[in-house]
Amino acid sequence: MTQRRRRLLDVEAILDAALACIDERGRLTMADLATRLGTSASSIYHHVSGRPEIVELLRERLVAHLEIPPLDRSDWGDQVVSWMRSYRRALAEHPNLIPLLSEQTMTAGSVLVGYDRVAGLLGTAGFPEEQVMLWVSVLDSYALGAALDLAAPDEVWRASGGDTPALDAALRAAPQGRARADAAFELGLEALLAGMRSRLPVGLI
Amino acid sequence: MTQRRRRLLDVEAILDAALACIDERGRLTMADLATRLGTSASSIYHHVSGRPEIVELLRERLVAHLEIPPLDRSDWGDQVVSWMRSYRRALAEHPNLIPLLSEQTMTAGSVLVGYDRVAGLLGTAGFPEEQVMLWVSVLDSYALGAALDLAAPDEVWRASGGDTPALDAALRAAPQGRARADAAFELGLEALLAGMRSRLPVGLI
DNA sequence: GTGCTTAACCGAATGGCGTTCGGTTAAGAT
DNA sequence: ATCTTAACCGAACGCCATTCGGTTAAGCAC
Repeated sequence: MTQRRRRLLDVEAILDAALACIDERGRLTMADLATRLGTSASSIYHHVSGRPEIVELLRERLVAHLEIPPLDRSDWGDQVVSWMRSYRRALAEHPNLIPLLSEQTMTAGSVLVGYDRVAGLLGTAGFPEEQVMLWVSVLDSYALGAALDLAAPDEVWRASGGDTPALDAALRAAPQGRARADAAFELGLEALLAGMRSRLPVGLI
Repeated sequence: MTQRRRRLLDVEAILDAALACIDERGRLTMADLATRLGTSASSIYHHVSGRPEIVELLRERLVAHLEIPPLDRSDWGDQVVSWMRSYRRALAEHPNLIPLLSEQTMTAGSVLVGYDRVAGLLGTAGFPEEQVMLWVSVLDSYALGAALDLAAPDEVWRASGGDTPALDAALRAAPQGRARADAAFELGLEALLAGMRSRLPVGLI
């Protein structure tokens, strides 16, 4: 049996296979991962410390592809919106990854860089210093909630049989599934930013 | 050994003990639950179908105590805000429960009643029929994201050592821990509602 | 080449978990 | 006094991540 010995595995290959696991089966088990890699589960531990680290590395890989606001002279709101959109777009490519990311607090420092840029944007836009972190939290909450909405099956909002007439009517009138999640995200994002702009101290752009 | 045979367990006692597990240890295991109840784990299955049902019943218990908008003549926005606040307040009493609720899609119909009331409010407030469900989704996303923010440990936003200066400054200027989460929730909720009001077709209250 | 070191790998075992199953006890009806 | 049956229990089962003791072969020194 014994194939090549050197370099059968490396971290990148493990992450690729892990993402394939998650996308196809909706979950990540070491046994499944090992099968895809053509190795045994225990071999994986020579390259990563364990399952949590794999998830954390996937988070880093995800944010690495994000459009980070360039801190140029364009409107701060537009930049925040494009950052939120790119964040959500990246999550939407792997919806099954979202629950794994949310059940584990982030430890990778590189993830914070995007938040730093947003904090900078809001500070120079004129928000009071003591509010900047609060707005960052608000944007983070909305992005995370919208991501979970994206990952949740659509039947969550199933009709309950005459018990909830207004909700049922609203469900029928709105787009279904992914289109609904997309439209809701855009609508809420616009509203949130309109609200933020209206709370900006007067005299600023 | 053999104590009383009849009625050592019932569903309410199981839920009380489960909540105690979650509040004290941050997680729910059948073995821990059984120990608290003075029984064996297998006995629990005579009263509930399994762990998922316990979590679902806890969700029902949580929403049962919620202030549901009374559909009176007061401002729709105020009613939505008070509903969002009561939702979050209920979650804040048991932050460790939040991850358990979010890792499992809701099946209890009673949970949808609150959403039905909100859908009714938004419809009569004048939002286009095809938008009502989208706004409900937006509010749900924000409430869920804010809840997860509440459950996350504060070190998530820890300083990364000079790598993120704007974020670090914002962190220092803002309140810490629970106070930050509370203030951010209120700020974002106000902004979201301001944005919603501004998108309401003109000519309406 | 021969022998040494060592990274990479594997199978088997460990421990924790939710859940199931076969049997036992005793409460309540007849 | 007997029967029925809900409630309970211990011992298993299956799935999971992780650990451990060994084995293989690549790379290097000579």
